[in-house]
This record gives sequence, structure tokens and C-alpha cells, in this order.
Amino acid sequence: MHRPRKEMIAETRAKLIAAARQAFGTIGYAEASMDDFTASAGLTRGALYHHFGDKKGLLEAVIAEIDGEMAARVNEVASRAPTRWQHFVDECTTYIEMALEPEIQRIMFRDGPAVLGDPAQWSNANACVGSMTDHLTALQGEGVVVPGVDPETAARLINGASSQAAQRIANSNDPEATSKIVVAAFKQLLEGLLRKPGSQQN
Amino acid sequence: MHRPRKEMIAETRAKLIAAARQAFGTIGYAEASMDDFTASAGLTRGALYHHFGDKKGLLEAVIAEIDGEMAARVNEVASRAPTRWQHFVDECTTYIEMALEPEIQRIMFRDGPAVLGDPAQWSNANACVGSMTDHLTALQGEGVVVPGVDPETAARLINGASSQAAQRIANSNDPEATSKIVVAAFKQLLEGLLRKPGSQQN
DNA sequence: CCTATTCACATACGTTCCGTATGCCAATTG
DNA sequence: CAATTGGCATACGGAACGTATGTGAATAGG
Repeated sequence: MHRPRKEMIAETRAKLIAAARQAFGTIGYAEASMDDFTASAGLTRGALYHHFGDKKGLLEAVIAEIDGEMAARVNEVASRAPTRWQHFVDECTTYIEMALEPEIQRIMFRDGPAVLGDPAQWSNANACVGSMTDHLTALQGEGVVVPGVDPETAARLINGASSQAAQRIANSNDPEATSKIVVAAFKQLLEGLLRKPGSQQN
Repeated sequence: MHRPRKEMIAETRAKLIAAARQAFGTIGYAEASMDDFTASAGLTRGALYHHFGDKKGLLEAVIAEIDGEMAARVNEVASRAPTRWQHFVDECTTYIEMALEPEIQRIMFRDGPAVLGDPAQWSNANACVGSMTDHLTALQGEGVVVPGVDPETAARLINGASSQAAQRIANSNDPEATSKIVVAAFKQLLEGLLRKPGSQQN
């Protein structure tokens, strides 16, 4: 008759995560009142503390969810590229595009690091960088990328540049035009990783 | 006899900024109690609200102070390099070194952006990026750096990579060794900006 | 020199928010 | 059907913030 208990619990968790994600993504983590957004989910802080321990625990869950979505999107978009290098470049530009979205920017690049510390040490949200790292490693094996650079390190640095790129585009008053300029500069930086200078551009 | 009023006021402001800087740089902005750190300066929140409006206003003042110091350090270190390109590279590595300091990392790269938004739009704290932009512009004029990349954009992207580089080093359990790896990868990315001898296009 | 005014800063108060402790009710278990 | 588990709400205490107000010293004016 009544749905099994596990389903109700999962639904409660999902509702809390969704409500928190909405609040964190718009007004920001610090300004989001736990009383408010739990109420908007038809619950109270009691449920929140029961499932996630505290406000930070809920943020972690939100971040894990978004990270999973981002990884899926990156893999899906980049998987249809002719060469592996192109695949990698597409991955990066897709990453920039995602970082343009206010929710992702706010939660993943701003409040997340401020509240939880260095993203590199988040245990549950490294799918994107992991994928980039794998591709760089493969590209090195193929001789496309210079040897001697640590793949994961390069992925992290590129990640930082991507984040800045996205912010620059997002805060521009002409995002369309700015995007071209920023992506061009970004790709130029990536060229530094290529072994042979004579590569075709784009 | 009694010191002029202006001096007392300046001293009060300086004491508040110093106390806030200490608190923000260690326990972080969110955890820093205004009652606590104003008391540690021998004052109360009354003085804070009078001079800075609110907690965010005080953070802005702290950031402006640190930014000035960072710009001075960058200029001083990088000014003794043989070539302009080397000058630029030194500027970047100095930037990374500064970003290794916990106070700078916490205030300038973590809590600052979370509380005040995109650093690129801070009116009072862009000295470092401004200097890097100038050098990139000059390097382009000399034909050392590829044409077609927007200098300020490149400076921002490099800035983002620098921040990630610093965090990676700082959070390593062997900072000494990690530093070599990270700086090597970082310089490799910078190579992407160099105009290569054998390639002519655009 | 004396009064009036300004203003830097402190104090007092109300509100909001967080974390914990406790209570209740439905669903499972035997 | 009784017992127990546990998911979630309610109640309470404390801390932090912002505002409104008070006070005393320094300046200004006559």
C-alpha cells in the first residue's frame, strides 16, 4: 500500500538536495537559510541533520550530484571528436561552457572551495579532472603531448584557467564576442602542451 | 599634546584591518566573529560599522592592503631579470610562491571570491594582473608572444592556473618535490604563448 | 574662554540562524 | 499483535549580526 520505506527516504534526500541546490546556486551557501530551503521542500531542519549531519554535509551531497552531471556531459560531448587531442580540447571547452552556468560557477567554483577547501581534495567530486588526466596520459603515450609534464598537474592547471575563462565570459557585457577572445587565448595556452609546433589550429 | 584626531582615526582603522586580516587569514571569514577580533584590537563592533559599514566592507579593505603588498613584491622580484620574457615568467612564479602563503590563499583566492564575487571586478585589487598584462602587451609588440591573444585575457587565465598551482603545492605532502613538478607543467603551458621560430601564420 | 556641535566609538536590543536534545508516529520485525 | 527501530518534527539555548541609541572628547565659533 504505502510505498516501501526506502523509497520515501530516497525521495526525502532527493528533495533536500534539490532544494539546497536551488538555494545554494542562486543566493549562495552563506545566505541560504536552512529553515527556508528545507521548508520549501516541505520538510524541516530535522530531516537535514538526520541525513546529512550539517549544512556542509548537504553541500557535499549537492556537489557530488553536480560533479556527476558535469562528468556525464563532458564525456558525452567530447566522445565524438576525430582525434584524441581534439577530444581533449573539446573536453576543455565543454568544461568552460559548463562553468558559464551561474549555478555551477557559484557552487563548484566559489562557495564549494570556500566552505570545503581545495577541490583537488574532495573525495567525491573529481570526475572531470580525472577524465582530462586520463586523456593527457594517453596523449603523452602517443607522443602528441610533450613528455615530462605530469598529467594530473596539467589537468589541474588547465582547470584553473578554465574557471577564469568562464568567469571572464560570464561577466562580460558582450559574452558572445568575449567568448571568442577567451577561448582563443585558452587554446593558445593548450598549444604549450603539444610536442610539435606545426599543429593545425582548432 | 593630544595627537591630532586624524591620527587616532587612522590608527583605529589600521588596528581593525590588522585584526581582521589575522582572523580572516587563519580561521577564515565566515568563522571570524566580529566581536572577537574587534575586541582583540581593543575595540568593539561599533568602530567597525562606523568605518567600514559592515563585515564585507572590512574584507574589502583587507584585500586592498594585501593586493598592494603583492604587487610590490612581484614588481620588486621580477625587475631583475635579463629578458622581458624571463621577467614575465618570474612574475608568474613569484605569484605562485605568494599564493602558497596560507593567508593569501585563504583571503585572496578563497573567501574573497566567495564573499565579494569575481576578483576581476574588484575595483581595488588588480595590481598584479595589471602588471602581467602590461608585460604581455609589450612582449607581443616585440614579437616574442604570438599575436592574436588578448593580453589581459591571457593574464587572467594564467592567474587561474597559478592559483591552482599554488594550491597543489601547498596541499602536497612533499611540497619541495611537488613544486618542481608543478612549476615545470606551468612553464610548459606558458610556452604556448611563445611564437615558435619555424611557424609562420596569421 | 566658554558654549555648541560634531563625530568616533561603545552599549543595548531585537532578530536570525545554527546545533542539540528530545519527542512522536509510522513502518518494520518477531 | 507487541516491541522496536528510525525518520523526521519540535523545542530550546547560544552565538552572531545589524541597528538604534548613548556618551564623551575634540573641534568650531563667538
